Parts: sequence; structure tokens; C-alpha cells
Amino acid sequence: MKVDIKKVAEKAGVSIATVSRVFSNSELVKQTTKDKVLKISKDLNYIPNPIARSLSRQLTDTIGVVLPDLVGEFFMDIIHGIDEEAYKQNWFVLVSSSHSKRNILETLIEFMGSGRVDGVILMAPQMDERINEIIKRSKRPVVLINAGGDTNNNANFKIDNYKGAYSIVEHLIVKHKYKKIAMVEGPKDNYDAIDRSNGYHKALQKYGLSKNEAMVVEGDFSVEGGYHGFKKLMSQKEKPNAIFMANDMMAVGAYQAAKEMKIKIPENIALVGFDDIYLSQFLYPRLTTVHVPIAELGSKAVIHLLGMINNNKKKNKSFIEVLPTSLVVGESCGCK
Amino acid sequence: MKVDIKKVAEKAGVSIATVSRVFSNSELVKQTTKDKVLKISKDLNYIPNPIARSLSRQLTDTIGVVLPDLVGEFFMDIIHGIDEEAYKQNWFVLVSSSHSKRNILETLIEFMGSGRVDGVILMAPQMDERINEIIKRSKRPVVLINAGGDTNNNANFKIDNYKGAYSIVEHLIVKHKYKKIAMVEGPKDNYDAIDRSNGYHKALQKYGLSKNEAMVVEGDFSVEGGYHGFKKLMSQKEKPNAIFMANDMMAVGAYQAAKEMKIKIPENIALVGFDDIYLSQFLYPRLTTVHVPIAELGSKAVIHLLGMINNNKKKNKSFIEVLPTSLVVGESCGCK
DNA sequence: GTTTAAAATGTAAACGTTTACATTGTTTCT
DNA sequence: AGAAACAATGTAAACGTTTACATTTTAAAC
Repeated sequence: MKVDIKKVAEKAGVSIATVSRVFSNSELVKQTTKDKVLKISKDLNYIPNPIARSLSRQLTDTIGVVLPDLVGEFFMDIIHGIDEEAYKQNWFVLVSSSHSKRNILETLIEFMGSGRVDGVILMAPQMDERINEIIKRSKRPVVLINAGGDTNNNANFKIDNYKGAYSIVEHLIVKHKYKKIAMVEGPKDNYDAIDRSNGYHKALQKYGLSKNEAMVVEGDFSVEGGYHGFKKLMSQKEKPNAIFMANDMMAVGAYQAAKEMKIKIPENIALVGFDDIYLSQFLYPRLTTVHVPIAELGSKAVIHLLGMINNNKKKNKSFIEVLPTSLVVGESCGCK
Repeated sequence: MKVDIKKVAEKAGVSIATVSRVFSNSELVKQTTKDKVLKISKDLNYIPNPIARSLSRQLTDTIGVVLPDLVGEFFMDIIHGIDEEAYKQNWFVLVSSSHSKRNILETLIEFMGSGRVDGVILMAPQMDERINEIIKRSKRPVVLINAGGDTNNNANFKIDNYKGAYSIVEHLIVKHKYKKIAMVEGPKDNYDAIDRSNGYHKALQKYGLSKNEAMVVEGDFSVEGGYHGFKKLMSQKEKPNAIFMANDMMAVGAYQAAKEMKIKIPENIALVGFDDIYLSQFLYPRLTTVHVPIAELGSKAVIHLLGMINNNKKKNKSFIEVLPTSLVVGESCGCK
């Protein structure tokens, strides 16, 4: 026995329009009738059907979130940031963690084309032309998270990878006077990785340390990548004094390699990472790393997206906000 | 310039019913007209509006997922399991990680009452009467994950906490001959925790080890809880040979405490955990723990829920599946 | 070449709201 | 008391589909 607006209207002796207005918090309904309707609704256990409401209003109160598979460690924090903010403002969150690039596209098309959501938060560490195309064609607003490359005319929230990398390398140079600072980089088609590498090089240059090919090896942001990168660096005849791993996961791999090779951190080699993932605080010695405000990224994206939706500002002409990172000093760099 | 079914019908010279049938894969439309409609649709970039479809069909192709905040480490795996399976079957996932108990109820009511989803997956480590009430009253199917207590007449997928705990304690007894095995328990209102405690006690009893009050302290599944639990146990005059931490997070706390107290694992004290969280593989020495198939839990729940939705089996009279755990042997227990 | 059955298509009523616009009721002003 | 202004409510047309049921077309059978 389903109860709809009509039944409520009937029982309350008013028209369905009035009932609708009550539930839309319209001011133009008398308090006494409002109370009456609300009471009847409660008795009948009536909740307005959001699907019908969506159809009529052309709004779904739902935002779509598309995440790539690879965010692993961040996944939870991002969703949390997004969900929390969305919940506060009474919105729903439709997630899809894509399992492939094709999947990203499909989901995006579904989301955008079909009125299933009012806007989308998209995390695409590497934008490609087709994704851009879909966004451009769509009528619904999109907010990018940590997108790199050509994000033309989109809102984009990102981490300050460059400064983060710069400052942690600077720490190694200024505080510890290391001269030979190596780096295990991230995947070269990943924009986070690229910015981090740039920060590294800039810091070296700033402090007059010469560039040394042998001190930079490519990694892939994985534990194994870090493991091998570390071994490679530490097997050369010219060994570094310190290594900057482009992310914490690789630092974890480095810890394992160090253990195997009986190399002591930080006595024999200083090590720093990037991301401040949850795990890193439990490494011993505590990893020195760069904290990135992931949850904040999510909530900021939501706030911005909701703003776009409400103001009907479809395209917010290339808005970019870069969230600052902060240094987390542990003992792996040689501090105290 | 939005394009709806009417426009497609017009251009194709057929009725909207035919267009609808084409997109519903009805067999009763001639191949040639089908092709014609599909072609026009593609040209016009037409995608059926899922909201309107939902309203008409009274189906949303969406499942709701309600998770408590505290699942932290599992969050990602569960969502992943759910999302992957849902995606395979072309369903959408509406998530809500509740930030409080009130929140669980609200979300549940929204989800259930309103036709926003066709079914719900609910993870509620402690069921309470009101939640049960909502589920009972609702017309939509619900699948529980790891629910304890009175889950009357619901489908429920859970981890075999009891056996998992039993077997890891048994390992300590049989393989290592420890006599004094302590435990840091989980919150006493958490069903996972209770089952694990039961497994522990049963194993002791089975092998004729006497019950010892001083060997059991209460924890709360948090890192700090483990830290304090460990310190408490190791500060008594009668110290245990081995400690079973009710989950890995607490084991992490124990590692920290051990480091502070200069107690060596496993030389001075053996330590085991439960959950096999991602982090645990990076602890040194590798934590011996119990693996729980979290992602599988999620995907199984989805499969079951979809089954219920399709068969209109609203209430699957108390279906319970208990997924087996497996022992992960590291070095923290004293093994090689 | 009818008749009959089957296949393909069309018509129109749902689905449950929102919201311009129209109508009625109530004050306030002169 | 009547006009004017405003507040409260009602009417009915959207929103974009699906799907019983009715109708037309096509094929088969005689």
C-alpha cells in the first residue's frame, strides 16, 4: 500500500500542489495547513518520491564521482571528504571507481549524458583528449581533482606537488647538508610525478648541486618500483647520501630493500617520501614525507561543484586551486 | 537542445513506443526499424533518460551502500568489491559512509522509503532494534554485511571470526607450545570482537590451558587501544608468552609499545593479529594474522542482493553465509 | 482471394512530482 | 462599502519514459 502525494492531499483536504509546497518549504503556505499536512504525512509515513521529483525538477540531488583504480591509498580519504561534505548539504554520491580507461569514459558518458547526476567530480591523473571532449560537450558541471595536462576551462583542485617536492629536498640540503641526493621518480605520464620531479630538480639547482644522471631512476609509484629503484641506486659505485622517493608507497619498498641489503636508515642513507599515507607513520624509523590534504581536496571539490550547480555556472572558466602541502619530519631523513 | 524519445521517434518516422522498445531490447520490433532507430539515435546523440525510466519502471538500477565510519581500513576493499561486481552487471552504487549512528538510520530511511535505490547493502557491526525495524518495514531487499546480533530474517554475509581466532590461537599453542597466551579484546558491543574472543577462549579450553583473568584485557580496535593493552599486559609481574590482538590495528599499537619498552618481537613476546590489513605486511617482523576476504564479502553481497531484487524475493528468510578466513603466517609469532 | 494467425507498430494511460497561472480569500485603504 | 493589494490555495501541464491494449501490416493456409 504505497502512499503518494495524492493520498496525503486527499486526507488533508488540500490539493497536491499544497502538499508539494509544504515539502519544498515554500513560504506561501499557511502555518496551520503546513502543520496539518505534515501531521498527516507522518501518520501515513509519506516521503516524497525523489525520482519523480528529479524528473520534474530536472535535478537529482546527486553528484557522480569517478575515480581511477590506482588511487588505492587515497581512495578512502577522498570518498570520505566528498561524502562528508555532500551529506552535510543533503546530496547523494554515486561512485564509480573505474577499472580501466575505457571504463572512465563509459561512466562519464553515462553520468553526463543521462541526467543521472547533476554534476561530476572526476579524478583523472592523466587527462586525455576524449575525456576533455566529453566534458566540453556536456551540459553538466565537472570539477577535476588532481588533473594535469590540458584542463582547459575546467575547475581543477590539485595538490602543490612542485612546492612539496621542492621543500622536502630543500630540507635535505639545508638542514642535513647532503650533497648527493637521488630520486626515484614516478611514472612519466603521470602529472603528479612530473611536478614532483620538477620540484626536485629546481631545489638542486637553487642550491647549486649539479645534476647527475646516475642519481635519478624511474619508478612507478608501486612498492616494487621503490624496492628496485632503491636497490639500483645503492648498487652503483657512486652512492647517494639521500633518496627522495616520489611517493610513500615506493618508500615502503625502499625500506624493504634496505632491510635486505642491511643498509640502515638514516645512518647509511637518508630517505624521504611524498603523500604521508596512513601507513607511513608506522614505518620505522618514521618516514619524513610531505603531507597532502586529500580529504580536503574532496570536500573542496564538492563545495565548488555545488556552487557551480546552484549558480548554473556551467563552465567556470578555468578555475584552479592548488592546495598547499606540508612537511612531515620523521627520523628517516636523519633528524634527531 | 535536448533530445528526447519524441524527437527520435519523429525523425525515424515511428512512434515513441517503438523507440522505447528498441532501447529495452524488446524482440518484437523488426530488425530494419531497429537499425533505423539506432542510427537516428546515434546521430542525435540520444540516451534514454534513466530518471524517467526509473519512474515508469519503478526501478532505479541502483543499489545503496551504507557503511559505518569505523571500517576505515576496509572501506576501500569493500567498496571495491561492491563496485566491481555492480559495474559488471550494469548497476550503479550510491554510497554513504555514515558518520554517526543517527546518520545510519537517516540514510537507511531515505534509501528505503523513497525509491532512490532498489536495494541496500548495510554494514552494521552492531544491529540495533530501530535498524531492524526499518528493514522489516521496508519493501526493498537488504543484504547485511558482517552484522551480528539479531539479524532475524535477513540475508547476512559474514566473516568466520570464531574459527579465525580459534585457529590462530591454536597455531600459537600447537606449533609454538606457548602456555601463557594473552588477548587484547575488541569493544564488547562489537560482534566481530565477541566472536574473536570466543574463538580464543575455546582454543585455550580445547588444549587444556587454564583461563586466567589477568591475561585478558579489553581494547577498542584502535592503535592506541593496542598500545595500552600491550603495555598493561607486559607490565604485570606475570607476563604472557604470546598475545593475540583482536585486530591488526591494535597489533600496530603493540609494535609501537614494544619498541618503546625495548621488548623484542618475537624473541621476548610473540604477537598475532586479525584482519590482514594492508599495512600489516609492512610491519617488521611480518605480523602473523588472519586474512579476511573483504572484497569478496562485498561482491557476494551484491550478487545476492541482485538475485533478491530480480526474483522479487523480498525477504530471504534468514540466509547466512559465513566466509572462511585463512591464516597468514609471518615471523611475529616466532615462526622461522 | 479470402480468412486467420502472427508480427509489428501505435495510442494513451500510467509513474509521482513541480510549478506557471488562475482562482479564491483576506486585509487594508479610501 | 468597494477597490486594491496581497496571501493562500487550486488546476493542469509539464518532466521522459514504459507498457497494457488496440490497431495495422504481413505471412500462411486454404
